[in-house]
Amino acid sequence: MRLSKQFFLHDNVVILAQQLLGKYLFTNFNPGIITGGIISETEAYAGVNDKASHAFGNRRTKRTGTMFCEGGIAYVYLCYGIHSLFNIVTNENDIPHAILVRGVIPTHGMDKIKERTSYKKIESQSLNGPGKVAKALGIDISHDRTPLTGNKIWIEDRGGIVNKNDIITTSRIGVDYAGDDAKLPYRFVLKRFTCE
DNA sequence: ATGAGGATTCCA
DNA sequence: GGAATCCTCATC
Repeated sequence: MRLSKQFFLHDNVVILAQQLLGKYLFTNFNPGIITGGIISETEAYAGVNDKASHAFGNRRTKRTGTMFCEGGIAYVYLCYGIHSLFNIVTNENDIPHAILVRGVIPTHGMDKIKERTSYKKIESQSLNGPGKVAKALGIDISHDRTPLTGNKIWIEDRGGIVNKNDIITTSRIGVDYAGDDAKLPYRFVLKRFTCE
């Protein structure tokens, strides 16, 4: 079943980041061709007081403005001039929470995924790294602010159970500039996933 | 108008 | 370990 808008309005982005593990992320940009997989790695970015967040210090710009929107849309931006990074905006309007999707285990549209990535093989059967996830699913910065409750990008709960013991918690990647906040345990990795 | 730097990835 | 590569944002 698709996650409804209500899911994304929850006020605790750290809990949401954990709850997204095991959910299915789908895209349908080329009519009839659905690509997607199981979310296996996420990072929470906790708003204006989180030094690692683009929205730290209530910084509202054309780019970061997306995060200040009501939850349930995509925040996509270009990193290092090359990679599109896909985030999920959460919480209510004016509270810039977002969750970076860093890993997906592809389950749907493998042919299309291979075509987009041109990777010889998908490492360990998974897309590990936010740049790879976006590339494989066909997401780029033109999809910034795309609703996650529509027919282009959406997330489904397919009934999989995620055991707390199967979630590895670490500090976030690539945010050394964030001082103390770089140490926050806001990265979650799914170790194991059991269907049904 | 300009320049610095980035929530990364791949290959040598 | 280094290059690729371009958009965003702060500052001039």
